[in-house]
Amino acid sequence: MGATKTDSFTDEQNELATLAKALGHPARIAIMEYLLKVDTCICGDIVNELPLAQPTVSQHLKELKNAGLIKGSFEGTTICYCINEKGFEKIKGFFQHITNHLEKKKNQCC
Amino acid sequence: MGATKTDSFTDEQNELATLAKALGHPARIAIMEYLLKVDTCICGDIVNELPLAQPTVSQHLKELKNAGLIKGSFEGTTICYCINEKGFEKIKGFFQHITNHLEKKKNQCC
DNA sequence: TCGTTATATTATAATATTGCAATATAAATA
DNA sequence: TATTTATATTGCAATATTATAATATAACGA
Repeated sequence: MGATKTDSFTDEQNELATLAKALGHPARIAIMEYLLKVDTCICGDIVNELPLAQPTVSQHLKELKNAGLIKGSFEGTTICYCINEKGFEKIKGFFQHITNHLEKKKNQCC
Repeated sequence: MGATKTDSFTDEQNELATLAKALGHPARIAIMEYLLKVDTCICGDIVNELPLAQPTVSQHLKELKNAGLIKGSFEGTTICYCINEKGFEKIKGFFQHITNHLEKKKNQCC
């Protein structure tokens, strides 16, 4: 085998996993951090900020976009990428759920 | 090539990516959800809850443990797994940071 | 129109992940 | 001690990911 048994899990579980997986690479974390830092839609220069070749960066951007974590719109020759707020609702909710639970429980075991 | 260029990124970025990656599989999301649901240290039966063979589940548990998201302690023949609160601080902080930023900015671009 | 610039796509090699059968380990119990 | 039970490890095949060079596309300015 080798392929994830997607069909054996709920849509919700697969969706969360997809979001988390999209953040599961340092280059993609770096892209997200950069988009936050510049505090405005940036157009271009992500490639220059990363220690990776242009096609590799392009691929990482595509993955973040597919996962719904960023969005990009064309501005002539360049593309304006920024964080997609909607993409965070789901994954934020998951962490909120865990956080709430842990606080309520005060973690007495293990 | 094919290997992630870990050395080219900060420890912080690699750490966050490792945590996110650990959650980037539906089986591991399912395990986390189950650990939350049972509301107490469970001993055993994770294997029965998942549509995967025992060695596969064992491997996923190991990955979650390595990432610092769960912890396990021996209770005789069985092992008691539960969520590791500390492992969440980092990744929770990351999401909090993004959330704060987005709220401040009201997302006017793109 | 032609070259330049910004980005995406394709092809491919290297490496990592996923899943399971078979096997190992180690505590509990008969 | 032998057997059972719970979990881990190993080995391996199938598949996915990562990274790059080469190439394509498409808007802009000269």
